[in-house]
Amino acid sequence: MTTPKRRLPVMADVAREAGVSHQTVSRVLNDHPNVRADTRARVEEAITRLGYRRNLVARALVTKRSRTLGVVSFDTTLYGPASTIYGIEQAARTAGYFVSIVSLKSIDSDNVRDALGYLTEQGVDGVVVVAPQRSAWRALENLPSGMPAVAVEGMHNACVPVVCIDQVEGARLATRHLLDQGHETVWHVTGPADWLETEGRITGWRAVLEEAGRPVPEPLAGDWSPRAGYEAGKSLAAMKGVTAIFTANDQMALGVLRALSEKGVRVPDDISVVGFDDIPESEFFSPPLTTVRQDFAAVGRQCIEVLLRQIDTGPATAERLVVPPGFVVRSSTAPAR
Amino acid sequence: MTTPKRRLPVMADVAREAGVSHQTVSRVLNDHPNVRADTRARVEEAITRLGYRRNLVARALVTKRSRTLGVVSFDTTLYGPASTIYGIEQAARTAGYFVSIVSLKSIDSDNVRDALGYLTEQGVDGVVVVAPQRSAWRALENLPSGMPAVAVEGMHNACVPVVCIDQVEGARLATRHLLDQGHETVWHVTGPADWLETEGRITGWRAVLEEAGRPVPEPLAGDWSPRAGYEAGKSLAAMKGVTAIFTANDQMALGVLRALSEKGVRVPDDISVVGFDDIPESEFFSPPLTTVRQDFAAVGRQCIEVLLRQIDTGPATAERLVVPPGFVVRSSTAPAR
DNA sequence: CCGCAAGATGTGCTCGGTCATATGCCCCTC
DNA sequence: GAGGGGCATATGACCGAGCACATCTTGCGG
Repeated sequence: MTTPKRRLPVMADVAREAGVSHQTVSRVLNDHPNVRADTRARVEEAITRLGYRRNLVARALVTKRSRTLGVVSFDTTLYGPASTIYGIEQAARTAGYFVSIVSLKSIDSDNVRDALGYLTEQGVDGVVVVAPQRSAWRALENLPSGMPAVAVEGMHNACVPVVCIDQVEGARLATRHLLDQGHETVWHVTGPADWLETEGRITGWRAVLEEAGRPVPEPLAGDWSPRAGYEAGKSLAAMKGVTAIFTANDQMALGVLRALSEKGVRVPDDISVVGFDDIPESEFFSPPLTTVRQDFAAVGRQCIEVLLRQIDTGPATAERLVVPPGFVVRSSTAPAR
Repeated sequence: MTTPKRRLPVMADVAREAGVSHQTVSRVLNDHPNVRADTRARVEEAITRLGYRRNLVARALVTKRSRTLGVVSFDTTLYGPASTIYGIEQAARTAGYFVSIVSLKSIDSDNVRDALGYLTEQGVDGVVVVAPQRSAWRALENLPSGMPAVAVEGMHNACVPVVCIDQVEGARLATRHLLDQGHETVWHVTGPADWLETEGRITGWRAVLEEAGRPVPEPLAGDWSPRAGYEAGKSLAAMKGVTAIFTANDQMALGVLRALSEKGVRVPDDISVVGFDDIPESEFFSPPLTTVRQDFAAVGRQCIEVLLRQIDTGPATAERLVVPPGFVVRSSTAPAR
């Protein structure tokens, strides 16, 4: 008959087994130098014999450090957030931290506030907020004081440090590339209103057109989905004089390509298209998509770096770390005829 | 001057503020019935006045329930895992649980074992393993005993309950659809070796062909990436007599479409193509992709359901919950000429 | 008007670690 | 050979909640 109540072994059990005090066990576990080699060996042997695992919950209670970071994100099935979170998780784990995720279906200030509240109760050592919406942003203003935090893609007048990819520059690269190809002007399919990326990309696009003294067409409103791109593409195909389109992300660019193809418009011969993100699929669109590359993994890593610095050395200045975008030329753009 | 050491308020502070004992505060927090209404009100007021938040770490220590679930997953940037995890997270949070994620770069038994170890130390109440590889599977055999667990897409002789989408049936649907269109046989581009999905899809595909007495072509090895699909597509385009291709996922199907298009092969006129997953982009491929739909969100929900049942009512029988696949006919398939 | 049960509230211990401090020991130096 | 310093180890308090149980109220029936 096996022991009926198979309670997990605790430090005291190990101590008894090794014939030492629980404090010595603790020292072994935490690599304290002042433990005699043979004692250490005896303790370690007892640990493996009993299959002991330290209880991080108890440890967290007294150290007030859970070694867990919270992540609040919007729709983690989108490529951008998913990649960023992957980067965050990898970097966090390398640094010895766990990651606890809350992904919101819909973003509003209350949701974000609630999520941050849950995470606080749970005792996370810091939070990264991947919710690049204007509305989400307001919730950051009354973070539990003293809680280290970092935001992805935040606003300038930040109360917390921000890590972001230079959206404006990315949009400039895309637009300038199209103008350089000899296009008179560039149409733009935007992301959803309220998103900071949407605003940044519009800003960069508009700036380049204005600097070049070109007409600025009315942008078409999208929502990141291929369907929105498809609808926008149908409209654009029906319009006169459209020769270049800058789409705010790759998925919508796919929709645009589809719509143009259905209307018999050839890309890039009749119309050039540029996307934003460089998702793994873009290289294999028809035609392969010229696009702005975002290094999401780098963003994730930077977030953790900034966050850990805050945790270790106190509140940081509200810095702003900008990751430069890249540009990938493929076959969806060509000189204007 | 503000208080220099602004320690967070604890239950004792609230108790003092409200003129009751800490136990009464605890009762209010846990919605115990036996608290007089005015006492409750006084406590609640004290709570808001002090901005008190309960410390879940301390609570977890004594209740031995962290209300956190662990998730071990492989590459969370892939659409399938990402969607599944999203479903898991939503369902978990609805049930009042947090989700702690470990996403592995590479899968092997040791990695999974380590991840499960970390999660155990952290005191999760249960784990869901989204690592549908044969090698990962072995690590589940020596789970810390008594740890509730559930696996996504596991093997039959399971030691833990499994939630999965019927891969074999999905592949059958795809293959039968193509045979019904009058194609003599169907070529197959597989997922990476070692993945259970890969095996299931091969099994279903082969079974239908054999049942119909058709020749079974040598499958082409892929790895889920569009590039692999592209390479396979180039090979297939160069082969004689290929009229129907079943690709093990949509991303590879995209690569196949690209390769065929480059070689001047028309889809679906010359060759029909079917994918697997129904990612949001598939509808807008050129042509829109006929594919097998997987309801990842449902898988996530089921996982949590099974897991919570285990947590609440003890170890479950090693059940196996199968979510049926769907089939979406679009424009990438047509009758054989 | 008392007794008793149910309701309301308080007391003290516990969970499993870490921290501060005490204690015993050995060795070295003057 | 006494004193002191450093090392190895032990002891007890403590983190912030919940739980079991004790105690005090209250209401109601006889």
